[in-house]
Amino acid sequence: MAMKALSKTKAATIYEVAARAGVSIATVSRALRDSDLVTVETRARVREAAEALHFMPSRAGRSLAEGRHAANGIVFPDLVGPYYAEVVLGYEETAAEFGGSVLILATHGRRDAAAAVRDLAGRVDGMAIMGHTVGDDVVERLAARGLPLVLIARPPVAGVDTIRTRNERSAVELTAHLLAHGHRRFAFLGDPAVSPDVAGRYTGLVRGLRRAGLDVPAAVPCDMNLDGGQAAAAAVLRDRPDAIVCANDEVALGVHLAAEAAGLDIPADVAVTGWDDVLAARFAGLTTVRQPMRELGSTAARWLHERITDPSRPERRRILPTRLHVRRSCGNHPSEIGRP
Amino acid sequence: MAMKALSKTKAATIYEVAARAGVSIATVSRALRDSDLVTVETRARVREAAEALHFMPSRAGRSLAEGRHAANGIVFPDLVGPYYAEVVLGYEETAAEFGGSVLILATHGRRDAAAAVRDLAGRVDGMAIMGHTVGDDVVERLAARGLPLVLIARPPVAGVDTIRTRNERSAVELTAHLLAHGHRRFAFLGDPAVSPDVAGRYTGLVRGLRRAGLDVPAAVPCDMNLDGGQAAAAAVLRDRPDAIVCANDEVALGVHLAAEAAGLDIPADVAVTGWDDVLAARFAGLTTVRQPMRELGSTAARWLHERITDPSRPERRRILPTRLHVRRSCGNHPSEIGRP
DNA sequence: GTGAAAGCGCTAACAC
DNA sequence: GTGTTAGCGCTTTCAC
Repeated sequence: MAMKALSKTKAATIYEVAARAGVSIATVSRALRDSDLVTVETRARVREAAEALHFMPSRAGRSLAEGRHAANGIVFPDLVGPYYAEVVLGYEETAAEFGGSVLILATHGRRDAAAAVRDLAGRVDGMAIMGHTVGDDVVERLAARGLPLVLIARPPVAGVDTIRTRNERSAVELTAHLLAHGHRRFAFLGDPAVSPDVAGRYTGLVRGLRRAGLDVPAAVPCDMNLDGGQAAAAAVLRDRPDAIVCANDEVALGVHLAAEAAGLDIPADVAVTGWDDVLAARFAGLTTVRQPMRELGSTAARWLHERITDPSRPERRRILPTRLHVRRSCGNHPSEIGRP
Repeated sequence: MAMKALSKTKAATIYEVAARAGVSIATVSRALRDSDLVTVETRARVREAAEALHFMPSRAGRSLAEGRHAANGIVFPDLVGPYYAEVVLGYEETAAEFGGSVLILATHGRRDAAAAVRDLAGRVDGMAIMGHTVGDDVVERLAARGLPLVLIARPPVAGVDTIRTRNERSAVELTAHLLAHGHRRFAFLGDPAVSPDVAGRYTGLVRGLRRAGLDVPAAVPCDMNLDGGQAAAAAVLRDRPDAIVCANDEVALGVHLAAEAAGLDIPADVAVTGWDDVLAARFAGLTTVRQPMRELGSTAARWLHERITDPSRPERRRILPTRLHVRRSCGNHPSEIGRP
């Protein structure tokens, strides 16, 4: 049981503070927000009363009166793996600088995601929407309602700011690198339907291969995690491709495990590449593509703030550059151990 | 600029919906929440009007009227590394099941964290507070105000629910394992002052060493990331300890890198252990302690919900078990490659 | 079954 | 400088 029997001082209102300080609620409101329309003494008296009553202004009351929430939201599919976490982190950090609270909403592929997003929309001054979470129809509705929006890692919608990282072109580059290693028979692990990012990566691979006059493999859909990669690899490895391009690092690491289990050497028997450059990629010697995830989030937060401040500003689109990190897994190089 | 010139339908209110549907606002309110006090026809008419107007109820209005926010918060130091992300994920997932939105607040070691937490407190029906974010005084104030609270990974405060993972005892176990390998001279990397978890781990090491009648090393403070570990390792390795116990995996992996750079073999020249079992630990062959992070978050969310529902329920405390994952880095074993 | 009206806690004119 | 008062958008008695 409650050991010290907390004195549950049921949330005091501005009226009680006013009464205790012997002033009006208007004065309390002013004093607590350091308006210089209030005497220093009164301010002190009010502050004291508020303190004594553990007063905490109700955000709902304020929001209603001010017509704003001082909060914004971010919608993402999930928080598994470092990718989304990093983006959210960058977002929170920057949003906090602008004095806004952050509401998060993970859709987890639920199909009632639209409803959840709508609900979220009612509590924020604006929000960022990532990747494959809700359809364009939802985005358009929100935009039509006048809610400031920023899209992250998904195809643009007319009139809405969008920020992405370079997928297709980076995948073409990656493909070129693999071709230079002499690889000719490719496989792709990941479901283009599951996220715009994956789709872009697959498209890039296809372009790179076509350009070289090579066969284009069908994408092998799989869960975007270690198990997904491992499971899908079993079948794919049977075809003995030269190189397996994976939609992200977790999948690639799953392939890594599967190959190991099958007694295959990477990269001698099969090359493997990932995407994201998670910490494990470095230790697994995985060749991968690094994208500025933190910056993605923080830019989104900044843009959103700017749009909330000035709703009439012109629409913006930006694609952030990525960087290929070549390690051991793509083919033989001089020793790369410990390379960042 | 806006291509399709979005018709910025400034957020409609319940009054406009009522007018359009030819009913009172009370009826709209009822209809939209599927009250059976409203005819099916009226309900349809209202729904139609709401649809047409892109009506989205204002959460502030609702919250004020209902006296609740239908949201709760979680406060954590940071989101870097998988640990906090996993906890937050588990939290969000479970909180969403109970129909609550989730507000996140990363304190980033800011010293105005208390103010931010206080502000957060005004927007939620309850919140979870993790580790080293704000002092007990803040927690006590919130509790006194009657705000439902759950503490995660930090020492209990009277009258407040607390959930943690086993640190000290697991560290004793880990130490025993290292002793069994024959290691005698230890080092500890991590700052006990920086988080209750780290403190517990260090205490466990100390206990294990004392019990064996061995020298107890001072903790070497370092940032809880790869760079921190790498930087601190430089000096520590010079003393040639048999084993370096690290406060988390990132630090351990940093040591890994430093050892490699110094031409030292792990575990032949020095054993290294981490904590958390991040994905990279597996690929680096790092011996570590796994804790149920997701469960930590989801339990917190559930407890919080239960406390909000029934504020008078007795205080609860729980310590979740951990599991030692023995891999290569702690000393010679039969091959452990690919072992989960 | 539906409407009128009284708040919920706060901010911001507008008085004094 | 401080008080009065009218909302902000919604839910919820209480009448009808």
